[in-house]
Amino acid sequence: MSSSSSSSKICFNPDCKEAKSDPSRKGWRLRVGDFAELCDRCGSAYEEVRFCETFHSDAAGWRNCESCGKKVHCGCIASVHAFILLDAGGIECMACARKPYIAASNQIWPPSLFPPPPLPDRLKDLSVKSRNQMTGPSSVPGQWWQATNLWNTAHSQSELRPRMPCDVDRPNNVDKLISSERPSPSAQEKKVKDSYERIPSTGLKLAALDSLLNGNVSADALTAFSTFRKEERKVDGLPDDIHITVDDPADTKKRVIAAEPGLTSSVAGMNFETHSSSCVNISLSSSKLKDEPSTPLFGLGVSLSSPNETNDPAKVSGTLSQRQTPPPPPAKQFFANSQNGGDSSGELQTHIRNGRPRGEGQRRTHLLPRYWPRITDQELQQISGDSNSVITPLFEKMLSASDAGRIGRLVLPKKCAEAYFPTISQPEGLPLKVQDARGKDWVFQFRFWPNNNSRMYVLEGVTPCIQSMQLQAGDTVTFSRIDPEGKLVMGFRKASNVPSEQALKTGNGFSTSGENNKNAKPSEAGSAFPLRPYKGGADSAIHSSINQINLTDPAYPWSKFDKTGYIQKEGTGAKSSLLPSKRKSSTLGSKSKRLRINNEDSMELKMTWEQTQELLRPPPNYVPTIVVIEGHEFEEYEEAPVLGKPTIFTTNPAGETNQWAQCEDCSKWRKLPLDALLPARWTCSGNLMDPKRSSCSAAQEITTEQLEDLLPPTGRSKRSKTKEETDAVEAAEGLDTLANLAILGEGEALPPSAQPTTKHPRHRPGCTCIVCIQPPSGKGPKHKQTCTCNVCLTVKRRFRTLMLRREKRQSEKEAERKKQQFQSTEKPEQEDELAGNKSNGSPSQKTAANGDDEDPNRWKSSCSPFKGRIDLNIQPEREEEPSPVSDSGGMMQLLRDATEQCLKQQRLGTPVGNGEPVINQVEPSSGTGGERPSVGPHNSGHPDADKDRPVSISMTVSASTSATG
DNA sequence: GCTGTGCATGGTT
DNA sequence: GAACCATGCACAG
Repeated sequence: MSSSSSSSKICFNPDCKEAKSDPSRKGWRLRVGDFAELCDRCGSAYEEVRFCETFHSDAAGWRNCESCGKKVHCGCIASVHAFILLDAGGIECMACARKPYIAASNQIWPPSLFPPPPLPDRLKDLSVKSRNQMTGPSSVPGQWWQATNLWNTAHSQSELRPRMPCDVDRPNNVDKLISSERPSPSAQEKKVKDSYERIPSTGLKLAALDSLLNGNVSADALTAFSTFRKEERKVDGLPDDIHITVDDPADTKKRVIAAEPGLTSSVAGMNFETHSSSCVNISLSSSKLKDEPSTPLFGLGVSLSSPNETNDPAKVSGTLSQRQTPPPPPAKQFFANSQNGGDSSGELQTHIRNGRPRGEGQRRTHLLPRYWPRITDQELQQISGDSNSVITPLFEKMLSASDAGRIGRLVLPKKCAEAYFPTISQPEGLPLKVQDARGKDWVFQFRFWPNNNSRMYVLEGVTPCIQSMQLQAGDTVTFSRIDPEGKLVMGFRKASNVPSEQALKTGNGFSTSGENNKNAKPSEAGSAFPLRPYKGGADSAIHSSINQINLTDPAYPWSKFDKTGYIQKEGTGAKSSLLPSKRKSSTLGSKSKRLRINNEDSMELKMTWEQTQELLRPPPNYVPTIVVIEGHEFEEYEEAPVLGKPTIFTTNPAGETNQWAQCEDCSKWRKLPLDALLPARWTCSGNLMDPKRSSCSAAQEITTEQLEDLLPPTGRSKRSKTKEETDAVEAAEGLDTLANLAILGEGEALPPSAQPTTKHPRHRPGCTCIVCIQPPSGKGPKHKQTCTCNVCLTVKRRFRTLMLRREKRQSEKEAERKKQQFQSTEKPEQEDELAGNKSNGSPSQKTAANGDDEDPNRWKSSCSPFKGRIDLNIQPEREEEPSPVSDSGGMMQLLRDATEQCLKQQRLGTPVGNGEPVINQVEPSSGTGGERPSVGPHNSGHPDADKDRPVSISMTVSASTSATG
């Protein structure tokens, strides 16, 4: 055996310039088969297992022996014999390894996580056996166990060469692997499966595996393993530094498998193609010969799956060397290999590796590709920090809205849960300690509930963690296991941080995107590298959503936005009960509170987008950032906007525009600067602009009649007659409703409870919210502002028609009102009495009044800005019937809200002005003063920009106002 | 009225 | 067509 180092007189250790001894001292085995020839000093250091300590103590890859704590270098070829990798992760120095085996070392899940599951006897036996074999006195360089050692070590040898995998799995995994038990494979999985079945040496493969299953290290198995390892390296262009010698492949008893570098494997008659061998990726682990599909060559280290195929918590931790050089993550590796390999074998390998990179990989094969961990080096580094911890990526999941929502339940992919999380037999599950990327421990409840004939696994209580990581829907959480602690680690990847292709290339030298696309369906690829469905982070997400959310839709009441900016679509309780559900319609029946309430028109928050925007106030002291989304400008605030006090804008004959706000206490109207943005509650004391009128005792600047006259026509409202009519008209408010109308047909009144869409049960046809407009799986066009489809055209046309009609009606009413005002000389008391008589004398009106307001007469008598005979004659209830001359929701809303305001004032005993009628201001629905999502069109909060549109103080709270007013 | 829980539904894969 | 899973929703507290 010629030694490559023998030709030199110098010690083979590059850090040593000494002349090698004579005879030279043999060190580690070289890849060419020789041994490194060292000088006395280096040779001595090597023999004393202090070579690494002596020559590269500063190098990376040092680990502590799990047994004695001794530092052991795991990162160079000189140290490959100095330690063994433990099943449960971590390493053990040879001194400890030679000690009697302690089965407990196989424990994967530390007590801190779960009770240590019992190791199957068979596995224990095998483990002990294999360990004993390994640690036998005959351990010398060249022992078969060192194959594992070396390979495992190779994982840590990133500075020397690409990490070598060591795929270990349980024998019964082999059963599953070979059997047809494999579940319906994905596209990739199918390839793998097909490839398995193409294995030419199936017989040998099976024999080898069978031998392994029987606990014997058969020649076949080892040969297959040997060959595979060799072939694998070749394919992957790796140094041929692992060789396994099988003296006689036919002799199952006499082979010597040597992981010694330089011992060339010679396997006669065994022509394993790499792809074929992939599935026979048998490695000799410290616990047992395991079969396992190949680990990515650049990938993860040893791991042992549980004897329980599906969800045995005894799954043994794999190891992944901490990467000194940016190694590709499994997924990258997967794709990288596919790219590099260029052939089916390479692709197969990568599939396998990605699918079953480790012990977990066997089960991972069953995972959808979208759950395959695509953890990047940075993420690994983020998780592992500076420690020597070994990270084993398990799976990842893109957070859904539900996951990221306030419910705090993270739905776990079933197979992932069963594969990587402990077995739970009770729905209550187990508390699961998970460490986040910052090292903070969280305890989640890992549980399930029955779902059909299956289970649905969830992690409960994740909200704090998710919020702490500032994750939202579209972001991805990754689950990894950190060894040797065996901790579960939850990393994350912000959707906005999806690494670019270039970045990925930079990170591992390979591009993932291409293969990602190649191997994953579009949706899967999208899942793997999701684009946040909302542009520009949380705030802009809200912006975008708001822009498209139809705020007439109660599915997005204000309360759906929590302080963190999440869209809380998971409406529960009363709010969520506001709408019928088509989904549940078949089962709800009379039980459906949601349906019943809706049908009774009891409460529904209906606001148009513009109306809502009127109420939005930028958060104080924040300068917005203007973003343009689909042609719309939005103000982005880092803080959520607040719901401000509605105001009205008037234009006097001179063309001067003023803003008016009503004091919460005295209900007097005060003139404000045009750009004044008021908080939800505003009183005269806040009238800083006009100190004379900064007190409720100060008189109103102008009479309410005058103010009324200054109002634009659309700024006036009327009362609805009945709730049904009200809703019918109010339903016509807004583009959303118009869209509904357009869909339903011209002239067809939208029922108060339009049929929800099947796509989004709480939304209705025409709903333009981000959910409803999003076609499934990214298919289909979206309706843009410039869309000219029939629906959009109809919507626009009807909107124009409605507005014209409204203005016309308003003009007519305006004339009538002025006429009536001119004739009005009666006192409020008389009006009240008359109004009561009138009302009493008109059953229909009485009914209407009672139905819509608890006491409309009071409104008429004391609150109406149109006093005297106005109330008696104009019969606003009638006018609000959806007739050609009636007004629609906005007007009605003004009156309704005015009613509420008046009643409020009456309850408080507050005189209404100085006997002057007032225009009552809308009171935002109760509890609306809190934070609001930071959303708003560019013109929101800028009155000037809205002068030409209706005074949107008509926040429509149809039935709630009626019910409570 | 709100929140949490458990389950059901139905769209997607 | 089956399984998965996102999310709706009833109900209890």
